[in-house]
Amino acid sequence: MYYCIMKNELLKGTLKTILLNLLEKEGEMYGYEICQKVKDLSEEKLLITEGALYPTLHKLEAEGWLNVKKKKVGKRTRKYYSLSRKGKPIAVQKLREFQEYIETMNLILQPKTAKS
Amino acid sequence: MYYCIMKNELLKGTLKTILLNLLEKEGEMYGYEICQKVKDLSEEKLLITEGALYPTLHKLEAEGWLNVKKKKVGKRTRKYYSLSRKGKPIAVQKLREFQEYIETMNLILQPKTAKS
DNA sequence: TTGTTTTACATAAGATTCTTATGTATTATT
DNA sequence: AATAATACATAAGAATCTTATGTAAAACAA
Repeated sequence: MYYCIMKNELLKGTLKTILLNLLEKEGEMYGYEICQKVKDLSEEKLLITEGALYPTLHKLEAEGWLNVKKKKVGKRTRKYYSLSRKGKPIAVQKLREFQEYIETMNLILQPKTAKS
Repeated sequence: MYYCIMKNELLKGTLKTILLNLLEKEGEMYGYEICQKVKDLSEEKLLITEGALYPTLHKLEAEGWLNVKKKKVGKRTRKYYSLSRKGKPIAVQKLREFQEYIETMNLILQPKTAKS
């Protein structure tokens, strides 16, 4: 079981963006694998909790943005998720919205005198 | 009354950061003025709702991060907020956390092959 | 001068999203 | 043999926002 180490009010709203874009890059992943991948990519800084992950995957599936394929591994069943045809443009859109939000935040937060 | 035009799951978690850092730059502001300023700075892209703003200002005040000063303007009373001594390092910290979160998101989201 | 818009505060109900806690069961490691 | 890691799931609670509503003064337009 995972806990978030970034005090993450900030994760709110970005989890779907992360999941959709990760699946876009990686192709096919199962839930537990996604947790690990995010942990690795983020250098242990972002730890997605299962309580956030699984319900969100189910929602994305219900929206028709993900395809699911069950695979038996021994006696255990993994659920592999991938972007659906319908989900692909959503992944792009979510990423764009995130980038726009950062730009907007910069407009508000950046000191008037600084150039960064 | 305001509505958010950015479909803002993304505002979640960043409002306090915005308020603290805006007050740090501007010195003293009242609620309604903050809404206008954010609207202007963001080029109409981020419209803070009063239902989000006022309770959040009250929370920041309750934490001891803001000072409040009431001013009569005609028969109306404005509440001017400013960063308290205790609030100043929090503003800096929130900004740093936000920047770190963006860096972490970039680690997760950026395509392996691209350089941007 | 009368009606509408803007200014300026406030709070409550509802939706959404996350954390924390708990549960089940298999597989790997010590 | 016991513990940790893998792999799924859901429910209670906390936090944060949207939407709706309320009050009232000041400014503006018809």
